[in-house]
Amino acid sequence: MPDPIDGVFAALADPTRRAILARLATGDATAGELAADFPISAQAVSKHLNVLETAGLIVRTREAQRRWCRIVPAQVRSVADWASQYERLWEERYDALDDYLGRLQQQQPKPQEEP
Amino acid sequence: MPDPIDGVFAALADPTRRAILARLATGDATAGELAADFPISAQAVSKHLNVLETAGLIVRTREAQRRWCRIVPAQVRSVADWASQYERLWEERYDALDDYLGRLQQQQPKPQEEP
DNA sequence: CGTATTCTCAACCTATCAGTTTATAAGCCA
DNA sequence: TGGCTTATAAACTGATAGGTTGAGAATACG
Repeated sequence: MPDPIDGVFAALADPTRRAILARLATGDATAGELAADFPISAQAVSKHLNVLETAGLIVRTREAQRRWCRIVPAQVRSVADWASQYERLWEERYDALDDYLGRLQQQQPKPQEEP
Repeated sequence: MPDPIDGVFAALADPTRRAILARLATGDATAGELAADFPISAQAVSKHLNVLETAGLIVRTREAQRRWCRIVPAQVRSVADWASQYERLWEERYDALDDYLGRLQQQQPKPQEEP
């Protein structure tokens, strides 16, 4: 039973799919409208839509020959929810610590102290 | 010039790598310590660490034979930042709208009205 | 009916990925 | 020095991803 977030992150790893999502955030669109925005074939876009739908990031409905695509806010939110697990890491004094460690990257192997 | 967020999402698509990150969120660890937590070879874990490092999600430093791994909060935060672009979608009345549309998924193809 | 429009399915190609096993590098210690 | 520990590199394998082309399904319209 694979974690559904696997598919969400995998879907978002492709820039075309993120662009499709960004477009859908401004309103529903048909597969054809979306395909027109990209320099790849309509079939390739259709496959991207399949990936997004399987990940739960969009839903598709039929209207005559057209397929309307709609973003699923709840699933986009699951990414924010995942990231929020780590929120404490970049809050408060962690900002400064992170900057410091970033600069010292390849030296000073001393492990970090626990908060 | 690929968007660096590509690599971040791709790295997070693997459950082993997310587990490694979760472990590192509790404190630094060596490659060996991390490898002990998973039912795959140490070499496979090392490759996962390469992916995480290339994505900028961790940094590695040397100490004698050991390699310490440390999470990079700023890069984890980039995921939260990406998701926050869509925050308005799941706020306020959008929650209710989303639920409604979810239930009606395969019918009523009428496109959504713009907010 | 026949045709045009819209979209997906199927087959194929190449590249990349996650894992393995084998071999090697780097540093401690006796 | 030689051996032990820790970790990576390299080469291989099977599976999956993203793209293509070609064909076909579904629906509107003349």
